Amino acid sequence: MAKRAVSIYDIARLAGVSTATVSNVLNEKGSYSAKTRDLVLRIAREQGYVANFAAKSLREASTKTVAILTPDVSNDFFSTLVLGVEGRLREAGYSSYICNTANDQERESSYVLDLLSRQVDGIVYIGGMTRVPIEANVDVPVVHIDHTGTTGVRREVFVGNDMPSLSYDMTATLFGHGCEHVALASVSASLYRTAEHDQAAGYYNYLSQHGIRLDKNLVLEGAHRQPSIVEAEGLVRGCLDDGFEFDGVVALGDRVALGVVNALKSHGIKVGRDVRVIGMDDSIYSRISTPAISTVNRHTDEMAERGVEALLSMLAGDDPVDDHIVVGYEVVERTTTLG
Amino acid sequence: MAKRAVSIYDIARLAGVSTATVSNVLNEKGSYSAKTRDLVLRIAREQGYVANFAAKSLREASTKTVAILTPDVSNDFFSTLVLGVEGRLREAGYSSYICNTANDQERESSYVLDLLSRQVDGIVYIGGMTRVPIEANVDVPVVHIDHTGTTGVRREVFVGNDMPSLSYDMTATLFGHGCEHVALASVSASLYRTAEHDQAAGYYNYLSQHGIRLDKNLVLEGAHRQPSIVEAEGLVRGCLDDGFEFDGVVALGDRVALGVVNALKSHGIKVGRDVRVIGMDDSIYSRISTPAISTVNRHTDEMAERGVEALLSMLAGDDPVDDHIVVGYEVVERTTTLG
DNA sequence: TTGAAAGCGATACCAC
DNA sequence: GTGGTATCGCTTTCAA
Repeated sequence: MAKRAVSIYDIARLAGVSTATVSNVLNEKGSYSAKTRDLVLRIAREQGYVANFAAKSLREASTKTVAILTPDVSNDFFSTLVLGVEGRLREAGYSSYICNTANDQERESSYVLDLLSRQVDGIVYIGGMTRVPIEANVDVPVVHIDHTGTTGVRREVFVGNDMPSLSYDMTATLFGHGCEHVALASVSASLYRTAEHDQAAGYYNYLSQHGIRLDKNLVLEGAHRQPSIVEAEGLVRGCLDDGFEFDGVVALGDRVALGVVNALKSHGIKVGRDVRVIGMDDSIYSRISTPAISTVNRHTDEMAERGVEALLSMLAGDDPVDDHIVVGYEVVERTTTLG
Repeated sequence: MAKRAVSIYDIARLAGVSTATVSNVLNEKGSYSAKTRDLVLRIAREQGYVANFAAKSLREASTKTVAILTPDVSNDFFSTLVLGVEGRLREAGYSSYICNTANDQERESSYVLDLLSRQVDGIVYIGGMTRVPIEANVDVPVVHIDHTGTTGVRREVFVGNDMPSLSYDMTATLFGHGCEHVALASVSASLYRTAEHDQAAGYYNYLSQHGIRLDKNLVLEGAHRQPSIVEAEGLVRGCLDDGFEFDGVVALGDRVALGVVNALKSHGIKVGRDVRVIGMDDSIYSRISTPAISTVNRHTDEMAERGVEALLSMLAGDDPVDDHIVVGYEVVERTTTLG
């Protein structure tokens, strides 16, 4: 901004009125004559006036802006959530900062500091996990959507599925189709493991409740060092090369499932018959795959809606009524389990 | 922000120094004793002080922030560019607002107004097109990366591939493999058509230069009303159902190519042998497909680098030296052309 | 080394 | 209906 922009003072001077009047007209507040209104608006337009947001939010101590932090905007599951949240907030008059943390803690905490400094009115975490507590002396409301880990602020709400139950149902689906040796594939499960949000828990629970021995060779866990699809493909390849046998795979994520399917296909295994696979997310990855991947629809729309609802209520000053919102889900069967 | 946050005044009072000194310490400017520094920093930390960005940028008339506008963050090709640009800007001390315009003009112009009001120091358009000129009385530098359309600001730079040449080479690749009836598939080509950035031009040019008659039935153009993959699949299905024959498809985009491949497969056509397909972007979509899709690597990294370079130079106050930066590309052949 | 005070642009109270 | 002015939090100049 080389040239100093046109300010409310310039408009006031040119219109021969006070800044108070200009402000009133521009914000449709207070009272003014139709004549002054037209004059002020005309001049503002002529001069290409743009309000100075910094001045406004300094004065009002509010930015009408919310930060959305997500580990990976390019993951369809997350970006669907992000856009759902962003759109709803926009309808409510809030702008959003979309922040891609890339699962990098340092990056994330520098982001948060920056955001607080920018006076965001609220924070929404979508997906992934966060170990970084918010230590600044502020009272921002925080909403977590499909996100593990707390920030320690006074008002925070968690929105998500009952993950242990969800993965239990995934596992049950495979055994229900007659599978006997079901593997678990994940690229990050161990990182996110907490009591409530343990994506792997349902798999273990199902096995133990049905007296099925856990075969550690069939627990394939990556460390999230490569794109999930690639990493998952490698895990399954390795498992096959080592000669371990299985007829079903519970994949914690659609991208993981896609990698699994690709690995199986390249080994000449008939997916959906020889080996059944189920993913999780009902994102684009499961839909575009051939064969189409069975998965779990996690009701992202409802997550976005409930999350925004909770945030707006906190932004209005209320304390959360329900700080653990559980959203439903449903298994969507496609070719990789139906054959 | 219910509670008023801790300000520099509070720190000054508690430390028994002036706000000027506190400011100096916090910004490592001016001079102060080691004792004062430690005292101020300690109190700031104890109080959970966070600088008020609004006040700072109001005073400094700069936000050190750039806006990145893109039609679809969830498209791997765009998000790769977005993250490339964002990362480089971050290294240079700039934050980014990532804005998803969803190819919606109204949304986009409201975004731009909001961004200007927020005093962004610069704007980067990535992908898609823009018909909306920037009319406000500001002097923001603008960079367009793989983006059609200008904003009319004083300083703007265009970065991208030579699209007519690129699509020419795509077409040539298919004919080089012996194809005789090559179709063109696109979900948005007509929207973006301009002299320099015409993705379809190379296809037409190749045909006319080689005396090949253009078959209008083989020009499949969608209108971007559904996700590209789905729309492209529908276009090809329709063409096949109508009985039109072809043995090659130039797909303007990897997502389009993926839809094409899926449609062909579901019609029992052997992709890579009966019909060859080439996409464009070298994004995740071409890599995860089976068969793997031939495509064009468009050097996104270089685009991001050159774009940021140009923007930084303009932000430093310079006028652009070269306002049309052309980046190279290369055809990447995979199974859908090699068989 | 430290501090007093002006000023960035917009808002809103209160007086006229 | 309109205007004067204090104020938001921070930086910066100039003086002490």
